[in-house]
Amino acid sequence: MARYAGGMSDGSAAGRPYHHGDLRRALLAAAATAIEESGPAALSLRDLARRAGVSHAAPAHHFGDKAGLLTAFAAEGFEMLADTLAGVHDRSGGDLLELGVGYVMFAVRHRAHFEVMFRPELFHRDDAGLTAAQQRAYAALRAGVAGLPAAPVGDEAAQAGLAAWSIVHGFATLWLGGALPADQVGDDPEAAARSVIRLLFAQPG
Amino acid sequence: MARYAGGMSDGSAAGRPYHHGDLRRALLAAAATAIEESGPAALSLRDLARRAGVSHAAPAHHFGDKAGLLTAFAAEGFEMLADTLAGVHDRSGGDLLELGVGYVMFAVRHRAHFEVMFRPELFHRDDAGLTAAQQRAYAALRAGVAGLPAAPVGDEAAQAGLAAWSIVHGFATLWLGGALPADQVGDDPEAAARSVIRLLFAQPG
DNA sequence: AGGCACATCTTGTCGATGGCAAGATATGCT
DNA sequence: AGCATATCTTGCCATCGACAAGATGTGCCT
Repeated sequence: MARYAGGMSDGSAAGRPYHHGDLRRALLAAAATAIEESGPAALSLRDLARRAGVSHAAPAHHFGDKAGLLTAFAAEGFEMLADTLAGVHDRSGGDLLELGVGYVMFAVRHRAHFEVMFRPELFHRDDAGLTAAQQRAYAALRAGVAGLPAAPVGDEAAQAGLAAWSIVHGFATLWLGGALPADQVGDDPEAAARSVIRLLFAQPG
Repeated sequence: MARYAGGMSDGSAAGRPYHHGDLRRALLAAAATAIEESGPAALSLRDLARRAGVSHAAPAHHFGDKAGLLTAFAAEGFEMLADTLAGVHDRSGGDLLELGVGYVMFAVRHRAHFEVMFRPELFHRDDAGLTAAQQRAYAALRAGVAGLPAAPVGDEAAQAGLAAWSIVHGFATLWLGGALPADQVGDDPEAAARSVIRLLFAQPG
């Protein structure tokens, strides 16, 4: 639905037809850029509207309010995370270490999404599309833990999963926040993440 | 300096003298409450001023701007974290597991501070008081890693420290965000944190 | 082809916010 | 006693989020 039907394709504000054509997608893309620049707290609907070349009230039609836009943005992030983790799972044969590295790299490459996804005060927690996307992502995480070589069972498995999630989430968060001292981690997040995560899995049983 | 000198002590706005007496402290305390209620993004200087019973422009005198207030708030948080970790270190004889649990419990008990401390886009990263407090807290963390039973050296020690920091920071962040499924972790953050962190230290050498 | 229901977008407005400027009031030092 | 200064207030402006009302395009139905 809502395909772009205008004849002018240069994208300038002046030549744009009355209907944008894909405003919803354009606003989400603009949100990613804006959040990468200044963080989610500084996000402004009017700024997104300006970036998309529409009036200040246009976003409200698609998302209701600011929290609604961030709800869609977070849902998009969880979908992307689920896809990323599923891809890693397939390519690596279910290696949990690679899944963890994939989690960290998702956070680094899609910083804006990651920073919104785990800040529930910014969006509508009970949105149906959001919770569905969250379930997909969490299922992908659990699938990784289920494939552990040591194959822990019951509570052990649950706690191993929590530990794995915690270490990759913590590393990603600290990296994004610039909290990690540069002289200890260098500038390659993938290598740094891999050597840190490996420590969790270097255990006896 | 700036001691409270008024004769009326009921604290009501009407009976309050022209000078508040300890407005800086009162605003930081109000910030903690407000952030606990709605998160740092929704923080409003005018709301803090109302909570403290002063005019809307009073906060600017003490903190310059909103980021200045959050800078002081983050610095206060790092001081508190340093004190907390130092206390745990003394009481537990340098047990790294207990230090990790202390880190998580600090985040849970001082949620507002913790949520600001690792969001550098909210404050002035290069403030002298802030960086000094950060150094104190990071030193307390390193002191814990230095006391590891396995006593790793060089890069090993640095990576063990990063892994420990990552797992406790990640667990704390996920807990605060409500991301952890309730049926897996229960409602006691200390017990849940301890059993998760233990997995990192249950390694051969 | 004509026309109508609807989705999409615009303009205008309101209350709230952050930041600045100028003035009022208390404090402390000499 | 008096003055410099710290502290706080009032007033103002640009911006923001949200809402209401109107304009414009799309697609379906006859």
